Amino acid sequence: MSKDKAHLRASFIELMAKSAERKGHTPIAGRIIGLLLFDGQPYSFSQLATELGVSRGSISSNTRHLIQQGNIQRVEREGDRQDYFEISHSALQSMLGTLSEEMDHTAKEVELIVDQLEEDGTDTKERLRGCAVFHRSVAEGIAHALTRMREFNLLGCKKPD
Amino acid sequence: MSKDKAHLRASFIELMAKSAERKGHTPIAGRIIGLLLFDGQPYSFSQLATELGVSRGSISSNTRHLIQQGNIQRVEREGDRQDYFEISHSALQSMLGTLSEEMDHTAKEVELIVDQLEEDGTDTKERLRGCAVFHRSVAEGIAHALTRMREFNLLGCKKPD
DNA sequence: GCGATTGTTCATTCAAGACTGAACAAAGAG
DNA sequence: CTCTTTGTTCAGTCTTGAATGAACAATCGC
Repeated sequence: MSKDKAHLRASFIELMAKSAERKGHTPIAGRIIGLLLFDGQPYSFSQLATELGVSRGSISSNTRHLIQQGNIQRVEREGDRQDYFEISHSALQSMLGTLSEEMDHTAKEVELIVDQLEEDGTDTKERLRGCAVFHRSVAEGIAHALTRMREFNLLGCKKPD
Repeated sequence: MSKDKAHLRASFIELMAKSAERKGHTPIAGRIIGLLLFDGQPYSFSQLATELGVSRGSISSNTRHLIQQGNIQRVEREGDRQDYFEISHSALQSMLGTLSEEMDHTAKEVELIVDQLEEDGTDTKERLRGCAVFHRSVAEGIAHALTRMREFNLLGCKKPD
């Protein structure tokens, strides 16, 4: 790898780290995504630890989390009992999915409160209902865009997962 | 205010605090939004501090931040030199706007890296380009939905700001 | 069996940043 | 002018949770 490319790779990985942090994830999770996305090849558990210079404990918890929300996936290699990880085909979409779920969750909580509020002449209930509707709309909007994206990928893309 | 409503109000304020935290804002910023949104009336600088039980320093920095991104706005009261704040009509939309800007920012940074990458036989550049396009699409999608919302509000709503 | 390797768990450490509160400037009120 | 009120600033404190690393169970090779 050229020195230039190595530098760009480091930049990209750090960018993903910061982006992840802003979305409420850990920097290490972002770096794992960045590394796998940039290189486009599977990395073993230990390789991730050494390559990123972090503890195996961190790799363990972060990969578990990333797998759980579909950002990366485990791949097996014959004659090797190590775990290998690769970027999921729908890694970026999965991040959006998490966002949608969060909005949906907030919507549900607000709706719960709205249901318990009794009409008392004030327009509190109306305002909060607007708040709930807003969150639900955004959640559904993202979910909708997401399915559209997936359909597009299935039709136009080469990898069928 | 009924005891029940007071309890629901506290729940809602705490919900907004947590929601704000997940979005990378401070809990206090969320509580200010929650309080103003629930009660639907302006609060003075000092009232905010005492009502939420936080320091005036926190109110100062948080209100500045919230005004800057259009979540709340200053209102004046004749014969009172205190600052009053009320929830902005487009508070919720503003939050989405921030999200869109963040995605746009990330898109720009990825594009910058992509531009510096030279073709070298690998498909790194292609993958990163996909990453950039994704972020840009989401940013534009949100921005688009936002303008649609604003138009709808202008047409169908009572408050013209 | 034994040692090496792999991944998980959890108590501890550490750092980022939220929050405080004292000091401050500005602007009435008296 | 002096005292009060109002909002800002910033150095210091405190809290949260990310990261570590030692201990552990499981599995492999020998």
